[in-house]
This record gives sequence, C-alpha cells and structure tokens, in this order.
Amino acid sequence: MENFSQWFHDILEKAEIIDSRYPIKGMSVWLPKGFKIRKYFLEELGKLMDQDHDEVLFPLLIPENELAKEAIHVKGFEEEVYWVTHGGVKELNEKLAIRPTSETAIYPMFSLWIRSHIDLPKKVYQSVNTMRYETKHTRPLIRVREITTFTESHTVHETYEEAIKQVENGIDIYKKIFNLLAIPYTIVSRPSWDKFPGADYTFAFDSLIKDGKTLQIATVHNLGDTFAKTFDIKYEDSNGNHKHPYQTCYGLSDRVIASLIAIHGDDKGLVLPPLVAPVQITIIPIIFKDKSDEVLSKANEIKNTLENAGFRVNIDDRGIRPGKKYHENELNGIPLRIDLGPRDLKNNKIDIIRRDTAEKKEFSLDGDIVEYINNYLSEITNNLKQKAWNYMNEHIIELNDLSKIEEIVLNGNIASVKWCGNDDCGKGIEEKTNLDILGNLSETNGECIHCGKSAKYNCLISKTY
RNA sequence: GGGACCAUAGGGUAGCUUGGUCGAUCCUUUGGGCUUUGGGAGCCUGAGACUCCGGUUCAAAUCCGGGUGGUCCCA
Repeated sequence: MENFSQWFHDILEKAEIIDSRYPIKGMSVWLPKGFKIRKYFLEELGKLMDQDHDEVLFPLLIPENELAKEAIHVKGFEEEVYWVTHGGVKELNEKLAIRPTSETAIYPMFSLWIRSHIDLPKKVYQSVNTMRYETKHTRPLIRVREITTFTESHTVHETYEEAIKQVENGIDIYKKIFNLLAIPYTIVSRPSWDKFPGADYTFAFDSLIKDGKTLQIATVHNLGDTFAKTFDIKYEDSNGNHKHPYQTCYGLSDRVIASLIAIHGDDKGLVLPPLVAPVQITIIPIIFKDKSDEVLSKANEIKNTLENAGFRVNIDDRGIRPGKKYHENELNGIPLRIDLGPRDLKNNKIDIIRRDTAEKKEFSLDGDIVEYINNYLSEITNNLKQKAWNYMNEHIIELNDLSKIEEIVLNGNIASVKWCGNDDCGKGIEEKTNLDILGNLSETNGECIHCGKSAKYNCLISKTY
C-alpha cells in the first residue's frame, strides 16, 4: 500500500462499496455491498443511541431566517451552504438552506416543545444526509459535498453540569461503537479556533490513517446556553422561574466507514470487522463433475446450520475456478472462508481460513461448528482491534523539541507535546510547522514546547485530512 | 485562497510532440459455445471508447478557448 490515496480510491470501486463516478463533484452512489456495511453500522449505532435517546427525523430544508439567527454558527458555515432559491420557475420569497447540520432546524422546534423542567432532559438523534459545498478537493467518504450518513444527537438539560455529563455520555457511546468496529482513536479537546461554531468546547475523536494523516471521525460539543438564548428555548423550573437550558450535540458520519476500510484493509483488499461484514462466512465448494452433488449438499447443510445460528453465510458456487473465488472473497473482506471438497468430505472435516491473518485451520465436523465460528469471529475482531491500536500507539511520539516535529509528523506519526494552551502560541506552532494542533489530550506541567512558558496540556499535533 | 497536471470501451492503457497510416492498440471486463474446477483456466465466436460545447482546418482523438469532472502540491 505505497500510495494510500490510490489504494483507497481503487478499493472503494473494486470491492463495490461506492461508485464515485456520479457526475456531481463530491457525491457518490452507495452500491449494494457498501450499503450493507453502512446498514449494519447504523444498526449497531442505533442500538447504542436508542438506550438513551429518541430517534426523530427533521426536514432537509431550513428557512434562511432561522439559519441566520446564530451569528457565530452561521459564520462557520456560510461558505458551505447550498440554497434552494426556486420552486419550479418561481423564485421563492425566502431562500431555503439545505442543512449543513441541523441545529438551526431542530432548535426552533425545541423552543416549542420545551416548557417545563419536566420536559428535560430531552435527547434526540437522527441519521440523515447533509450537504456542504466543499471548496477543497473532495475525496469519497472522507471529504464529500453530500454527507449521506450523518448521525447527529441533540440534547437539552436543566444545568450546565448535566450538559457536561452528557458530553461524557456521548463520548462513551462513541467509544463503544469504535470498539465494536475495532477502530482506534484519540480523544482531545479541540483548540478554541477549531471548535464547533457556537460551542463552548468540542471534544473530537481522531484516527490515524496509513498515509500518516489523522481523520476526524466524531465530535462531541457542549453548546452551553448559547443556542438556547438565540432560539429562545426556555423552561419553567420547579420554583416557577423561566430559564434557558443547556445543550449538547454530537455526531459522526461516513468517515467512520472510511476509517474502518482504511485502517483494516490491506494489499489484498478489504478486511471487515465481522460485525459489519455483509457476508461473514463464505463457503467455497470444490466441485468435481462426479462429486458435485455430495459437496453441494454438505455445503448447504453447513450453511443452514450457521444461518440458523444468526451468521451471514454465502455459498460461492459460481462456475469459476476456486482461485478466483479466493481472490474475490479476500477483496471483499469476508472474515472467514470455508473450503469444502471431496477430500474433506471423505475425512469429515473442513478447512477454515481467516481473512485477517490468512491462517488455515482444519475443523472436524464432529465438533460444534456454531460455537467454533462464534469464537473465531470474536478472535478476529480482537486481533483487528489490537493490531490497529498497536499501530496507532506506536505512531504517537512524545517530543520536546519543536524543530524535530515536522520530520516526525511527516513520517506518519502524531506528535505529543507540552503546550501552554495559549491561542497565539498555538497558532504560532501551526504556522511554523505547517501542521495542525488536534487538541489537548490531558493536563500536565513543565515547559511549553513553543513559548517556553509553563505548560498546561499534553497536546497532539498531526497532519489532518 | 493560490498553483500544477489529467480526461480514449465498465476499469487500466497505446496513439497526441510533427493533424491524414485510426476502419483506434494491448490488458482486464462482458454475451454465447465447448472442455474444466484443491490459489486468478483454455480454446472458438461476439460486444464495448476518443468528456461536453465552441473554434481553427480540405481534414481533429491529436491544435486553440470555455464548461464539467478528477488528481496532486502549497497556504
């Protein structure tokens, strides 16, 4: 994988994840295989979200006056908003924005819904598409003009303390989903100039891609009472006082799918975590003319057993050479492959080959295949997780010499340095190194790597997407 | 925000410099047929392209301008 960009672009097409040839810049078609990965991802995320949120669905369009209400927020997005200006041939009285994100769609409704402290906390989420007119060059799933898989949560609370707590809850949910997908991450608080427009503070998840750049894969924001004031959201507390509540929002997108493809994949193609693999086990019958019936009926028997146990199984009985099937199934990232031919039939066993390590094991059909496969799939997930975390941890390098930072980072690492936390100093670092401060990982003391004053944070610096 | 490069079947390419030999090369893909199947099968026979709009010219895949789309670098 010498050229990551090329590899990533090729694999999306070859493994039929998306078709990026759709004739509008920054927009692609989800193909059946990619759509299934997306579907299983959303299902798992939905299970986690549903434990503490209600799912809703807001309209795609936002009237101009609502979008414009929150000045800082709109300034952050004004360059990127698509506008609907006409209905048929008639020009609209009020332009309608296609949501770049849904705060300004949702919060006017919150002001209608929330009357009393009894209505709080309110926690909703939706999985929708959003549009942003990206001016930088677009990249499938990573920098797009239509984000097709944006799962955004919006919560409202009586107190600031509750909002702080909810930010932590949001972070916990994202940790869980990333663990299920075996995606490693760092969690930092973004520097003030890089936080969500209008937020008090922003926590972000980043993952390290194999080309050495970091990819933001989720963000969690504490909005304070800024939006509540702007959108006139008020509740009556138990003493009869009218107050503005505190809000949070958090979201993740297509980039999660990009990162799981990018992080686990190899030169042979996709390597999918079993949880989201459209097919988890593929059975390859080795067919000889005189033996084909026996082999196929045994293959079907195994398929039925596994399917009844809840696995997603496919028999690849196409009339092509086995070698070609192996390559295709590897390209598609199917976690386990079962080879079954006349020779195996005679010995009452099968060969089981795992995608992530290519290791081949014999399994006697006298054993409990469901239990065996179940354990094996978990082992694969654990291996993927461990491998990916090791890779990232090995590439986070602690530094105390600013002059070395460019070389270290451009060699594919994330730098961890001590920083005073001062905006001007931080922007100075970014300018001097031409890199980005991801944000603060933890508190510390000592000396700032740039200005030499007393350091407040361990902060991460990388080249970002 | 600034700059560079690119566009030929579904994918990857040759041809473009010096317009005519192009009725466009090769690999892959793909329809039909036969023989095959323990790591990308072989043979036979078909299918499939010059990004769009405009210009120069007797003549444009080839030269010029613009649109659209893509890639990369720098801020």
